[in-house]
Amino acid sequence: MPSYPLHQLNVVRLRAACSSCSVHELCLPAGLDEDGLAQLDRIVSRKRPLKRGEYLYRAGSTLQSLYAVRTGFLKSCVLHDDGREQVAGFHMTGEMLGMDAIGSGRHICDAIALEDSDVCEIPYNELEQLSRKIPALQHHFHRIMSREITRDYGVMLLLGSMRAEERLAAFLLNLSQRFASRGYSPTRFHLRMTREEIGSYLGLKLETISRAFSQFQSDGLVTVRNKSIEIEDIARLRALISHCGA
Amino acid sequence: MPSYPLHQLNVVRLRAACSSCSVHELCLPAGLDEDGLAQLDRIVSRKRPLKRGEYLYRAGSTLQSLYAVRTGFLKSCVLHDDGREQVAGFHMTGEMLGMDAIGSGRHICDAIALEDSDVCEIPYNELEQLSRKIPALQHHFHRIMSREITRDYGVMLLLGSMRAEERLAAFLLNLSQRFASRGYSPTRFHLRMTREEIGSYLGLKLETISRAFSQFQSDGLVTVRNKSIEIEDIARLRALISHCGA
DNA sequence: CCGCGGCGTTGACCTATATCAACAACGTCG
DNA sequence: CGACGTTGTTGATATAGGTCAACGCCGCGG
Repeated sequence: MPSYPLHQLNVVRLRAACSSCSVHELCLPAGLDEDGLAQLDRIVSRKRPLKRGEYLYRAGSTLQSLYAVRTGFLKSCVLHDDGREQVAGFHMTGEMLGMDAIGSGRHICDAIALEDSDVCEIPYNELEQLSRKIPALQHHFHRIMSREITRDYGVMLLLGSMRAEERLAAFLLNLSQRFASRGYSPTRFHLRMTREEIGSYLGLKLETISRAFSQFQSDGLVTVRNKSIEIEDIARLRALISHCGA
Repeated sequence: MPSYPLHQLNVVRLRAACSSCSVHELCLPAGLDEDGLAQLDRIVSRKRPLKRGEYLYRAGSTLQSLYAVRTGFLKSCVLHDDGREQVAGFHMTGEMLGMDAIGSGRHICDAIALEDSDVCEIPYNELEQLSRKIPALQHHFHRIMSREITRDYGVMLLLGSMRAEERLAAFLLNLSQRFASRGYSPTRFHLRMTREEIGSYLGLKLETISRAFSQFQSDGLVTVRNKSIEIEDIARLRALISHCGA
């Protein structure tokens, strides 16, 4: 690799990590010109890589930065007073974390690496400053926050009105689509999370997840072997979701 | 009332509507100085009052503006492909709606008045422009979006891991707190929505809501008479939520 | 005044999912 | 290599909440 100064290196890597940003529009740099990229790059830094199981931040800690996943896979966990906890989301390459903390200045959930991961760190104050100077950045940041809201609405719908198999189907299709938009196979992928974590996210118990997987397998919808998933009939998987309620 | 020019009138009314903004920090003008207020006021307009049942916007319509409730009560409904719909939130005085539409440029839910309501309209493009000039406005707007995200996480936790009575208790306590922060009684209030709408929001059927209310009543937690609620034992209502899971 | 439609309550019954329990597969570490 | 802890599967049973149905209340329009 040619010897760029560090900040340019960051941009190059960001772009690599977000190579399909123009498609899924999750990463901040999307739509910035050269100059904007350089300015953003000046405030972005790379964080020490996280080992599987390590925390990126904890509920209650003060907001310093937002984070973008460069490589790896993370989860966010909301904690309830009485000790219950629930997975609120899974985060893959190019996705941003930490926006829940802007409202109160403190993170309201834990962010934990599900595999060795690499994230970039964007100091929040500097992002606000910079986005005042670069309308495209400002707009894109708003879009990212808004998309988090629409995603949440989708999860609420799922939790509030879908049955177990529909939820799991929706979950698999969502992963499939996110992998696809990053250039990976939409039909064969590896789950980074346990059945329990899937269950927590979907408002179900791990046994229910396990049974639903078995059911899908015997229906010929997917092939499941531990954490590797192969979607065999994506159309029927989709049909599972839409038909059921009506 | 003295004869202000219209835009000043708007600000005066906004402030009145948001008189406790410094507490609940939902309304946009919070924290702005005189000059900022005047500038914000220039882009804010008053929308024709909505009759009960009227739409503020519909899913699929393009984003023009965000809205702040001046008086009244609204709900947001997410729509699922197959016709299922779910209430995603209730909005009262001082709260903002429409931020779900920023990501895609289109609203993803219907917003419907549950009683005659009055909203102000904030053209989104102008808000972006203005918030580049007024850091306090920018920051506050980010906080508002972030708070929507944290609210959603709370609902996800509720839908994913609470039992019926816990959900209803959490709902009542949430309403109580929101009324209180607006200067109304935290213990006596009027529900603007039907049992079915509460159920939809909480991922339960209307019969379950009805039964839970009856149960609360016979336990001496609340007095329910149609849509008027009186909370008799707020401490036990709170205890209901935290103890159950552990 | 009466009848009708929307809303709410209550009961009886049903079912999806939780719970409990046993065991199998896998990875890790001695 | 073997033992152990973690994760996943499967079965039997329990239960919270859904479904269906009847009925009461209330406001509205004729």
